[in-house]
Amino acid sequence: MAQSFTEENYLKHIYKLSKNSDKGVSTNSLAERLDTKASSVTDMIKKLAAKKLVDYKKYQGVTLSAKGKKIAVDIIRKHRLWEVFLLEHLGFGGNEVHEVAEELEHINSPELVERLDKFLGYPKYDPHGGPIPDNKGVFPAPARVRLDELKNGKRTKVMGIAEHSDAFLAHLKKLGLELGAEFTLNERFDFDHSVEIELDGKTLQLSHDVAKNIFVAY
Amino acid sequence: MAQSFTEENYLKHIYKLSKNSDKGVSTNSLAERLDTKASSVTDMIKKLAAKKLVDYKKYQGVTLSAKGKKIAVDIIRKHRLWEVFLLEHLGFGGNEVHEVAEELEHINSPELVERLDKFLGYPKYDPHGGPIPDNKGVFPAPARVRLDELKNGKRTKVMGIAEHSDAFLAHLKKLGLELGAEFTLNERFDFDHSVEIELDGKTLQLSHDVAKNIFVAY
DNA sequence: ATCTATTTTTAGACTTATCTAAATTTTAGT
DNA sequence: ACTAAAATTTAGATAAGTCTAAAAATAGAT
Repeated sequence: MAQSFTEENYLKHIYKLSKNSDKGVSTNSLAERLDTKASSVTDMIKKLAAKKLVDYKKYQGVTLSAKGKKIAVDIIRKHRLWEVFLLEHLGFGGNEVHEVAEELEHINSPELVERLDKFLGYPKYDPHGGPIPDNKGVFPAPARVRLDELKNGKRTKVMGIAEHSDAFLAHLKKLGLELGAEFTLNERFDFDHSVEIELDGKTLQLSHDVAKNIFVAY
Repeated sequence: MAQSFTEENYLKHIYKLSKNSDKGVSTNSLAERLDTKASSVTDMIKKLAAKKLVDYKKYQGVTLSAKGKKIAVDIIRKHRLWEVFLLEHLGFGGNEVHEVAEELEHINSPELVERLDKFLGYPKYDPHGGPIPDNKGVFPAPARVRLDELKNGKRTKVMGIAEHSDAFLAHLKKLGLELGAEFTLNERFDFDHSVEIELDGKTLQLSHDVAKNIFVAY
């Protein structure tokens, strides 16, 4: 049973939003993400429920079924593989790739995806540090952790980020904390969960909002 | 003004069908190509006419406007560039690429197309011998000609084909007349426009139906 | 426990692209 | 030129995805 472009986008965003909490995903949060109206979301959710791609009880939010999750993860796989291609092989710059990958992720050809994966050398992470699930939907075991969860005194390296807003990217760039940057975690402060790091001889204080959005090697 | 997937397909097929004759493209021929009904074609043509992408007079067939032709040629450009990528870089076999390229050709990103073109080394012909228009919509000057139009006695090489049916491809394969095959044109026969060629020491007679669908170097 | 504000759903309508069936126009044969 | 056949268009209907406005359910504050 083939999914439409639109259905795939709903499934993808339900998947992503369900990572934030363990409750069902709310109609309004989906509407905001998908830039549409709550009433449209309700309609579509009913359709997805009829196809057994989501579990849904009125007013209780929506969760993915096993089938729905499989499709969502496959979309993410395709998105990230295309991002690797665009950035590493076509020479796209960091922020231009996202919307192109949003289109490419809906190309429906398992053969194409397998060949692309092979061509790229079976990458485990995309250039933003996002993990790429394999063709069974299994994510790579993360050799990485949130910076606010690392042990004091560790030497480490930026592996990825959890937040991709322009503002955050610009902030990291300014700090010199780009992908691959190496530094030492001096100390984590319990009272506000901020951290102090040492990078290229400079000592920096990072708020919890920054630290929790940076993935580092451990 | 962005075109839908469907509109782009109509424009592409109007373009291709209009190569066959210099009359307007008939509703029925489009319906057959697009695997839809004549009434649906009429409806869509009206929509395209309202957008000034085609010229249309009731019962008189349809032709592309300059704007419509530009879009159609760009779709062909994208299709053929993707085919080069799929065949030369991802290792797809000859006949598997077409339907994937049918999807990829509708990805809408001029930046992507330019970078892909560069990545591929600005190819002038796709692996089937189809000419690839540049980003202004200009096709490469053909260093090739239909086999039934070549001078007698010329040594030449298969550069492409005009007909892509499975039957024709199988026939060519059987004859040993695949892409790149070299041979000599012994003689063209006026009475039925058939030709005699010499290929790998064997002498072959080709009907006009075969000869006119083979492009060769000249 | 109740009232109010927020969230969610329903009802009815619109657009795009399609279909079937019927009506119209063109084409071809005589 | 006339008429039958073929091609094309029109009319009315359907499905997908969306919208607005109104109704219903839930959650939060006191």
